[in-house]
Amino acid sequence: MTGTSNTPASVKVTIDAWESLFRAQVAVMRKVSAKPEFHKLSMREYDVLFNLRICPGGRSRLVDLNRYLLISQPSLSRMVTRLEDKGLITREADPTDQRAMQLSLTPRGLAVQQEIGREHVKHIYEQIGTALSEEEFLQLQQLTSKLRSAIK
Amino acid sequence: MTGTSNTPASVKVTIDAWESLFRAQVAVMRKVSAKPEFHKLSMREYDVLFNLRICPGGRSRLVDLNRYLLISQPSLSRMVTRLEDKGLITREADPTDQRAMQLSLTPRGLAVQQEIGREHVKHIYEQIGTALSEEEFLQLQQLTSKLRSAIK
DNA sequence: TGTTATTAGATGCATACGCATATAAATTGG
DNA sequence: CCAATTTATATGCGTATGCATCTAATAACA
Repeated sequence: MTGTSNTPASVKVTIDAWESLFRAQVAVMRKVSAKPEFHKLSMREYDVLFNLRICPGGRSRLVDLNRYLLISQPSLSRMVTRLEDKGLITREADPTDQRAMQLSLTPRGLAVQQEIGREHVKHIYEQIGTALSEEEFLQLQQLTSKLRSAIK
Repeated sequence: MTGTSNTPASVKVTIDAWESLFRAQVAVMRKVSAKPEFHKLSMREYDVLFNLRICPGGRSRLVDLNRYLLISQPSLSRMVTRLEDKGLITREADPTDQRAMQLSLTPRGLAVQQEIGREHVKHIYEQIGTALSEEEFLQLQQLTSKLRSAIK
């Protein structure tokens, strides 16, 4: 529970927090996107594998996966084709909906995701691990979770 | 001062916070990038105008501006050309460094930035204004500022 | 100072991207 | 239960992107 009663915040405080969050995200990503793990796969491609792995059952329809990504649906469709060609993802017909495709990681896709993930975690930790105390990271996690869950 | 003594945080707590922040950012951006203000200019282009406006003196060299963006240097170079063609930015020789170009907003560039900015702020506020209390937004701002300033 | 290394920006090229739209299947509602 | 609408994915097409590299200017240093 983050539990505080919510009178809506002022525009200024809201926007200042958002801009600060956004800029922090950019600063971290700039550093981390240059790391060697993203030479095998782009960050956007890694993000697809990551989101697919954490899906319930490790499977997802294209459109559902797309909700977690900033990329457009047609771009995702083509990216999935490329990842399929690389043997990292499979596209199977959904028995319950003839229009839909069930995506899932191949064993190699999972392995690649985990390998890149390990490196990525290491580099994120190198970048920010000492920036905040444990309690502060916990607070940050709670605030951003709450923020995210409030989005319609 | 956010003032807490910093024993380095555990990997888990750090990464959980980072992932949560990242996902919150994606969720907000997904909503907000669909808004009509980004039909005139893409979000990346707007971000260039925004960052140029808040530069000290409203001017910046290409490479310095680039540090605040996720886009690559060649892409920024070409984007600047396009924004120049649209009359929103000027590229002037830097008297102190013959290699460099000083970028700045034209009056129209400033006007466009401010117009899009106003809409953008409104939509961000609509999305997240009631998600957290005023104190929580303040905390979030402080934590993310501290996070950002810690990045080498 | 002359040579080398570094830095700023631009450009060629292959490719990934977004938008508009097509196709085909599912849902709605008369 | 059929026509109209909506939903899921794919594709055509023009453009923006990133990587590698180029040129030109500055910095480093021997």
